[in-house]
Amino acid sequence: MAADHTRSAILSAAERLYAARGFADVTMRDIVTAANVNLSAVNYHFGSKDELIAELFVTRSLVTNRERLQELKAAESAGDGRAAIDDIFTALVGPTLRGCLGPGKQRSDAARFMIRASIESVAPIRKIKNREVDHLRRFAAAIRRALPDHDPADIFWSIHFALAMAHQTIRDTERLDKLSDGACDTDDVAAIVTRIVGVSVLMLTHRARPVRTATGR
Amino acid sequence: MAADHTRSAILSAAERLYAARGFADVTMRDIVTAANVNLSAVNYHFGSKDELIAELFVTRSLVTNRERLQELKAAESAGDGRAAIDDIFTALVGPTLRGCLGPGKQRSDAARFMIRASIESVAPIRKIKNREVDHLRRFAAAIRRALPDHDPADIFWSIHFALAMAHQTIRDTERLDKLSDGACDTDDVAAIVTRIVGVSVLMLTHRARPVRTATGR
DNA sequence: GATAGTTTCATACAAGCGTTTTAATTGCAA
DNA sequence: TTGCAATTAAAACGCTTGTATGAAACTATC
Repeated sequence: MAADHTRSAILSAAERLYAARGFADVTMRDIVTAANVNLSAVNYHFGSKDELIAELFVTRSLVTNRERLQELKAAESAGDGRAAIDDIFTALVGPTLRGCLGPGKQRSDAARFMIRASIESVAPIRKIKNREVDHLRRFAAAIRRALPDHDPADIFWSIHFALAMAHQTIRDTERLDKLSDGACDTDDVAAIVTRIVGVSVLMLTHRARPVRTATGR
Repeated sequence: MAADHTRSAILSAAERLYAARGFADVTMRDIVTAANVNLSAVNYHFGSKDELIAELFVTRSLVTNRERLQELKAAESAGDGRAAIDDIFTALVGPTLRGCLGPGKQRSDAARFMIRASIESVAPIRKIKNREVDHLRRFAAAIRRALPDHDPADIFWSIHFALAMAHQTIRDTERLDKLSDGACDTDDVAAIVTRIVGVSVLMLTHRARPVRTATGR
């Protein structure tokens, strides 16, 4: 009864380790050591390593998607059924970014775990991941309502790129820190969200004309 | 002498497998089977698995960086020392995108391998990867020459995001294909390059004002 | 407080990994 | 051909992996 302490200890230890080091590097012995439980506990409570990963992924998917949809719905009701594009993109990339980045750089293992899962496509996850497309469709629909005359392809591309920028920023701020020598503040999450949202909106509201700026002096 | 056939067979087989399935999933036995050589050949010719990966990565890094710098220099000399921003970004993301995508979806294992390496940061690669920052600095400098009055941080962010969009597009076109139901042509590499370059230029040439478009009906 | 049902534990297992070892084979110079 | 080094081959090594086993320690119900 009260003894599912082991279960949750495994879950949180596994999530933390997977988020930090990826699926490939983390063994079951690493997990049970970190969770201070016996080796057999994983198999007893979850069946197998893959089922543990799957359970983590499913749980976190639901949480993340719920957060995003909540923000989206709030934006839509605030806009009387038609959300502002900024708010739509903020609802899309905000939750994950806020969950992963920040001064502590480690606020939520959950969000970091989801990024890992989206990268190291391991077998038990691949099957589940198709649902994400359905989830993203709702954001595409919301944007289409906000910009009815737009080419749908542009809208899909903007979602694709917004997620790309968010994920890359979560995954590797180190390169940007080094490259910019600190000029880019990768701790200011709100500014990062604003920046990514700004770019995403920009690429939708400006037609992609073949610009040719500042050719030679 | 002429017997380095084995060596190159291993190299190309390893590159192809790593590019397709990642470092974690590919074993040495997979490699030697694909290369039709004996298991010991890898250790004999390269010393260890890590050294094989490192050699692949170093070789391909040099090639990729050379391609990008060639395009950059060509753009700079065409612009009389100051390249057009479009051309700078094209030099940055073009070679990798062209190498990875295309109708065959498998044109170059080399480029795909580099994407893998940039994601699954494995031990032997991590040490070498710091050089990439120096390489990217040259593009930052080129952009600063093209836009002397710009905030350097914006320039670094634009490079960061341009690479993010390119890598994500290479890594996972499947989700976009499904989401857009084919409306986004992920085979038209030239259009993708143009699109990414366009967005990158856009975010530099438009100040990131706090846009609030289409709020409400 | 004995008993049935869970949960933990130590241990063992088979399979797969990268690497090593040792012998056989090859290619070429003398 | 003979001799010698370079290469390939076959087998086994030690180690780690995920999983399975059966006994021990709990927990709750009667």
